Amino acid sequence: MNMSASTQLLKAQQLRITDMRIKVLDLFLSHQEALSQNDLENSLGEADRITLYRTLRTFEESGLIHKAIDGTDKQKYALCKHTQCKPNQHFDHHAHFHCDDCGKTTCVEEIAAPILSPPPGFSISKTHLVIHGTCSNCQVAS
Amino acid sequence: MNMSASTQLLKAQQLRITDMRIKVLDLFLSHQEALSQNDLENSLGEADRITLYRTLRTFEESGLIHKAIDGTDKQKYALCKHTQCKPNQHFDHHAHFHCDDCGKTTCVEEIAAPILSPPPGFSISKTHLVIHGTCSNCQVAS
DNA sequence: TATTTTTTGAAACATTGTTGCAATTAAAAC
DNA sequence: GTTTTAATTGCAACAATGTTTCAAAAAATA
Ligand SMILES: [Mn+2]
Ligand SMILES: [Mn+2]
Ligand SMILES: [Zn+2]
Ligand SMILES: [Zn+2]
Repeated sequence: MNMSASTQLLKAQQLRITDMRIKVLDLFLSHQEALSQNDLENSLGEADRITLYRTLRTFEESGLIHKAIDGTDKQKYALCKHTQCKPNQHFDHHAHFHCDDCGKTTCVEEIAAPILSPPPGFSISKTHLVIHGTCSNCQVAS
Repeated sequence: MNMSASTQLLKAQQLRITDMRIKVLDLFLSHQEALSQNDLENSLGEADRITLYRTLRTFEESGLIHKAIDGTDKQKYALCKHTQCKPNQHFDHHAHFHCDDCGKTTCVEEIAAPILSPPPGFSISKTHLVIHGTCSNCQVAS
């Protein structure tokens, strides 16, 4: 029995194998950039919006995907590349690049979010580094 | 004739002085933390939602306020403290702190967003530094 | 005060977030 | 392989937010 990559990932997180989860995970596996709920809906066709919403929440809680914060009003998600990511404990500390031109958001593994000393009285749980600009794709095209 | 601070700011940006604009600007002037559209609606009472939306857009374009990116799905705005901020050209490079506890987002002028060299083929227009954690207010309370 | 130009408010529509609940399905037990 | 159990789905329903259009109202200017 030939287990696909997505099935394996779901198994590893002890998540039930369902059509929606496989499809969504396949989409993440086959895309370089972070995907919004809308991106996914378009690719999925007639899938249920609410189920997709819950799938994303489940994946994020499981440590399969993480939010790619890019300063837009749309939530985007990308695959966690670190297998250490566990339920409600992510280890993705890389920057996210958002192209002002094409609107795509990508993980930049080479650039890490800075580690900061908190101002007095504050404590820091996580930092996000968001970069805006033009991606290499759009650079050529302009 | 006694011009209020908000009136002066509007004048300086060559914006028409209207009730909504004065009220909204007054709210920003009297609040330390970044405000969401919802925060403002609550404070304004019976104000028109659409007008508020457009007021915020106008203020941002004028350089009066800037988005306080905090990784939540809600857009928040804060007053630009740098008078250099011009229409569609902001000079706010500070970090934003988001408290996981109370949900408030504040500008951290003391911490600057890092200046990065772009990956090959990319160009950078702006970087945002988002810090999550617990604010001094919530720290004591816990 | 009259004229011009901008802003407002209402309607209308789209997108996204979120819960409750019954029907369906996956995994586990037999 | 069938039955049981437990999780997931799909739908209805609602809230919040984003966004445009257009006529009425208001602000700046003459
Ligand atoms: Mn990422
Ligand atoms: Mn700020
Ligand atoms: Zn691009
Ligand atoms: Zn707090």
